[in-house]
Order: sequence, then C-alpha cells, then structure tokens
Amino acid sequence: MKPYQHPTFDQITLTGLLHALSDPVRLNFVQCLATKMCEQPCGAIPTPVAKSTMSHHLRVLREAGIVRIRTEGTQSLTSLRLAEIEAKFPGVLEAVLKAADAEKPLQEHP
Amino acid sequence: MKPYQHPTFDQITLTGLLHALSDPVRLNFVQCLATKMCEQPCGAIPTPVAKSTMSHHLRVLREAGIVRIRTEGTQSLTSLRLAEIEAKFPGVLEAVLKAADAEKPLQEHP
DNA sequence: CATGTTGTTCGACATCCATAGAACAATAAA
DNA sequence: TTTATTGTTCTATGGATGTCGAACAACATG
Repeated sequence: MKPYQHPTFDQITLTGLLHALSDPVRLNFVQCLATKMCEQPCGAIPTPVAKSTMSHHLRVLREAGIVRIRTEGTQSLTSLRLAEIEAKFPGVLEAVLKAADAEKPLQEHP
Repeated sequence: MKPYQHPTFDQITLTGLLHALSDPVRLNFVQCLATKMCEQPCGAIPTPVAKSTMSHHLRVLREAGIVRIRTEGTQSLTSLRLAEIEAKFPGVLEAVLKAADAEKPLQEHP
C-alpha cells in the first residue's frame, strides 16, 4: 500500500480546515477522534455512510491537514494533528470541538 | 424590496457556520466586517468578484446566520451577528477571525 | 492455499457551488 | 423626468462534492 500524502505545516490553510470540518460526517469523525485522543482504525468509529464514502472523507481530512494516517497491517490508523493545528490556528479547533459537543454530544458505543 | 429572511438563533448550525466561513471571499468579507464593527454597505468592502457573485455570498452568510442585512434607501446594510454567534458557539468566531487575520491581515483602503 | 478483514480506487450519478453577465427593481440625485 | 446608484434575480456554465456499489489490493488467519 502506497504511503499517504500529508500536507506540511505551511500548506495547511484556514479555509481548507473550515471546509473539511463543515461536513457533518467529517465533523462527527473528528469529534470522536478528539475524545479518544489516540490512533483509531476507521472501523472503530461508527459512521452512517458506506466505507467507500468514509474513505473519501478521510482523504479530505488528511489533505486538509487535520488528521495523520498510517497503515499497520490491514488497518489504517488515524490520529488528529492537534498540536500542529493548535500552533497554526490557536483556539480554533478547540472551540469548534467544544461547540460540536454542545450541539450534538457523542454517544458512547460499547 | 422584500425584506430579508434571517434564521432564528435555534436554526443556526455549526456546520452551516463553518461552511459559510470556508470560502475565501466570504471569510475576507466577514473579517472586514468584524474590524469595522458597524453596518456596512456592500460597496464599502473591496471584493475581487462581480456584484452578482457578492450578492450570492451575502445570501449564504445571511442564511447561515452570520450576518444581518437590512435595507436603507438603495443600499443594504450588513452587520455581524457577533453576540448571537458567540452565545451559540463560544470562542469559535473569535478564534477563526484571529486566525484569519494572522494568516492574511486586512489591507486598509482609504 | 483458501478465507476473512480492512480500506482504497474506480466509475457513475445527482447535487451543490462559485462565477459572471444581463435584465430588472427601488431609490436617490440632477 | 431622466440619469445614476445599489443591489437582487435569472440563466448559464464549469467544476467540485457526497454518495454508493463493485472491483481490487494487502495483510491476517484458518
């Protein structure tokens, strides 16, 4: 499997970030990722869409610089680029995530 | 001229807000509006697009609940719904505007 | 080797979106 | 009244986007 392309710190843009977060499915995924705060395989996060659609969304999040993806075996592990985004756009992601959780709290899934 | 439709406080959504701010032209407009902190006619803010396009963008911002528009004579005055957005999504708009200004400071136009 | 798990990629499709020009509406100004 | 100002609406267009199923690839497991 070919390695994933990630934008560098300088290539991350604010509008790109906002656009990536403006989709409900993606925002929910990022929200879920933030509460776990550790690498997650796609399957570990419940989604309402087909896996091919989810793959597309993950690509968008990756190309926006929001997540970092690496493969391990058959699964691809996704993690938030929290520190970088905080360094680049202080307070933005934190406020958005807090607002997202206030608007629609994450439901736990056992 | 028929009055403008504005979403109520409850109808404003986070993804709608993020989407509206994810366009460079719109973000720049909001940024400009925030620094002036007073009602502005469209023409008072420099834009790189045609006026019909700008009218479309203002409609998007209005329908997302970000701006309030009223008419006075031939011009339509636009103002930020800052307090409401702050009440609904604390810190979000402030952080975004700060990040926008850090990324691309507004140029003054005399 | 055969099967299962996990994602990616590839069409395909419907929809949305940013853009612009032309026509129009409403008001202001001469 | 005629002209200018300001902005909206309509139509068109090219491009992006979200969605899915089917096929595929890579690895793990039986």
